[in-house]
Amino acid sequence: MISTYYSDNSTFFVAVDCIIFGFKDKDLHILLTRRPVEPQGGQWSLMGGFMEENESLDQAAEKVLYRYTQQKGIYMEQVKAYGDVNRDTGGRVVSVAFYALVRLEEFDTSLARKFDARWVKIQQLPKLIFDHNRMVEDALTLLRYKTSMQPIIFNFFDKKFTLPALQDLYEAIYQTPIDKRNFRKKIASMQILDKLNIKDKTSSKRGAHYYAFNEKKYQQFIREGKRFSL
Amino acid sequence: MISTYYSDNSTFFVAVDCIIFGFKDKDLHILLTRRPVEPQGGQWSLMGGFMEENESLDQAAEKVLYRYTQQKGIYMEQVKAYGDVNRDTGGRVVSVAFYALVRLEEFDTSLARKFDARWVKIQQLPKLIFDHNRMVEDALTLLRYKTSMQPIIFNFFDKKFTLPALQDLYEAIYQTPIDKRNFRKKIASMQILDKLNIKDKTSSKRGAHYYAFNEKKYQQFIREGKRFSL
DNA sequence: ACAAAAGTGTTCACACTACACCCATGG
DNA sequence: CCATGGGTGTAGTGTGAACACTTTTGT
Repeated sequence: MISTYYSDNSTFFVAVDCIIFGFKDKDLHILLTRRPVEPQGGQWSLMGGFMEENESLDQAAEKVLYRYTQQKGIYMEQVKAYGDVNRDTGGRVVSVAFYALVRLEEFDTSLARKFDARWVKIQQLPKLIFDHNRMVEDALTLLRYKTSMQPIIFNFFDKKFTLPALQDLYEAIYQTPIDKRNFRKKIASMQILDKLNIKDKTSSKRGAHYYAFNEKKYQQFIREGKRFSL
Repeated sequence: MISTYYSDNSTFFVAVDCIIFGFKDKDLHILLTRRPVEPQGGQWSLMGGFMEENESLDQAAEKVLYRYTQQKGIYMEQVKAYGDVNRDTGGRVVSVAFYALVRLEEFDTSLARKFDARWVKIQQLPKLIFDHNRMVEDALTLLRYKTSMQPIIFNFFDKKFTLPALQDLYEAIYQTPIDKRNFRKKIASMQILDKLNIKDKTSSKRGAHYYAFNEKKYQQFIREGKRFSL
């Protein structure tokens, strides 16, 4: 039996906005689109959508992510909720931001045309609608924290990656150069990667070894009371 | 002019739930209440309330905090939004959790009676309604992170505090003993506190010096590129 | 043979940890 | 005078930062 306590209260639109991060050309990128509807149609915007009756916030975010990337099993995390009264000039909307890490190697560029979307370097972000710039800032802060404490960075790659690429990615995320030897020493000390017997020859003549994250080794690492840190 | 794009979508109740932290008797406490309405009336619950048309999420949280503590200027921070379809058995409600740090020394105990509220030690949390236990866990994780990185812990006190009390508070938050000399060395090295000329004699015959957080010294500390860390 | 990126160790400074005794005071 | 909590320093260890040369190979 439902009390009237609930129905006396106001209701609101609830949206999700996704900060979709991808890594290419040695730079961190975000997927943006030209907003297709009024108000502020044509302005740069994050990928978003409204939550529906039968879905959770997480499911709404997954729906949006799948629509714009066609990738399943994307790493995703909530940033926070934004609820200023006038944040959305088109109506009273509470929006919950999520950031996601996608594998850009397998991104279908025809999707970009379909949704008028574009991968933009984080150093070159345009003015976005509403409070989306703030959302990106908050997502970046959280991404930096998380990638330094947990092995989520491998979600940017499709299973295998080279150490130079991994270092480039960290440098792109933190926007600061990292010493190559110290970086590799730290990685090696954790013993959570497998060195593969194949090389990536696309970026050098010598070729860089591919590595892969080993979940079992990582679990063992955690069991020993150690903590991921980069 | 409002597009139909918005009004085609569903709307939801939006609530805020507050994890109100306080420090007394060398332990971290949370303010809980017996839920006054169905469903699950009489069960332990966080302090919450619904967001209204004319207020932001933050304002809704401030409203709830003021209602139950009568304190202004409480330190408050959003934890995250909770939006599972069946998280609230009484209806479809998206709830945004906030944690707050209140000064328990000046807490009016008559408020507790008025709202059937009680300060409960975090080690002795009962089963709470809905997903409130999860909210508390998330809030604690965030509180631990924040107090280690930013000087927000002083919000537990009314301006002045003793070092033994500050250490007890850290030990309560992290649930682990801390070495007295190392703790004091770290505090002293930052030079962001003022040592006052008065002592707290309530917990020892010798008395412990009161200290106060000095915002200007802290700003200077930050300007020098240093970072708070405990 | 050379250009271009991959790969590899050591030293130093500083921060964190562990640890034990004297001090001040009220009763 | 003694019990109780407040207050103080040092030595050792581990972690992060700085730093330069050799290797591989396609052209």
